[in-house]
Amino acid sequence: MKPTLHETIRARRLALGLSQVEAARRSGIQQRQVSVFERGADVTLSTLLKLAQALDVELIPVPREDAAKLESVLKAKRGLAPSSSPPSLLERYQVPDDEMRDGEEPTNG
Amino acid sequence: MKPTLHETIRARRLALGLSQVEAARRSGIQQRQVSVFERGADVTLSTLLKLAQALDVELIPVPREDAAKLESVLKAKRGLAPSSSPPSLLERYQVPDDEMRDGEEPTNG
DNA sequence: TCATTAAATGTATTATAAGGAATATAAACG
DNA sequence: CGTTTATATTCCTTATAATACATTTAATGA
Repeated sequence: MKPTLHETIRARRLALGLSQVEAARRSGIQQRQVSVFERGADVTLSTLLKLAQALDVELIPVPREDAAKLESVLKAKRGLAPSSSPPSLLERYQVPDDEMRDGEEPTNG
Repeated sequence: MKPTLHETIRARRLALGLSQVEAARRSGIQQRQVSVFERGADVTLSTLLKLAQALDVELIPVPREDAAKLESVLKAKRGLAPSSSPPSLLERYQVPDDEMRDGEEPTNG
């Protein structure tokens, strides 16, 4: 199914390796707004545009009859960036050149 | 220069031959909101999405590095429909299936 | 001129997004 | 365990978007 706007924005933020705090700082909105928007709350267009700009995302209005074609172009591009497994916090925000862990093991303790 | 979101939306509404009242009716928002948005006022995302949906417009979030490519695709499509001269009110909102425009017949109706 | 239609604006009220700052929750890791 | 980091949430206040009309402005054409 097609991802919602806020899902895409969140994915973009994570792809850039930014925390909500950092995204908020760059866009000039509150971290709270980043959080609630990403969870689906309503925000003003100005707030959304500030956030989008901070994430280098454009909001392109496309007539429905053209949307399919553009989506296919985008999908091809997305295919180049495989991000299937959700990375851990440190994987997101740090670049560990020591070792990479794939697979989650809830071995707390 | 790149048109703003509200300019594009307005152009789309006119291209569909819809009045603000009709666009408002279809989207469930007020005519006033259509007007103020098209003039650049801030609106909530939900309001924008309702209006966009009524106009069969999708809002596609695109990473800036991909935007140029998509814009060129869109530009090619737009080139097919050159509507440079602003039509009159009747041209917009009526469909002259009859050729009564040429004949100056003072017909009562 | 007058009537009609579309669009812009006025006003009062209500709803809610945003600001500001703090705290709570949760995950990851030593 | 405790610490750290990111995210979600709480409280209160303020700003403003949305509603529900009504009215004005402007263009168009009979």
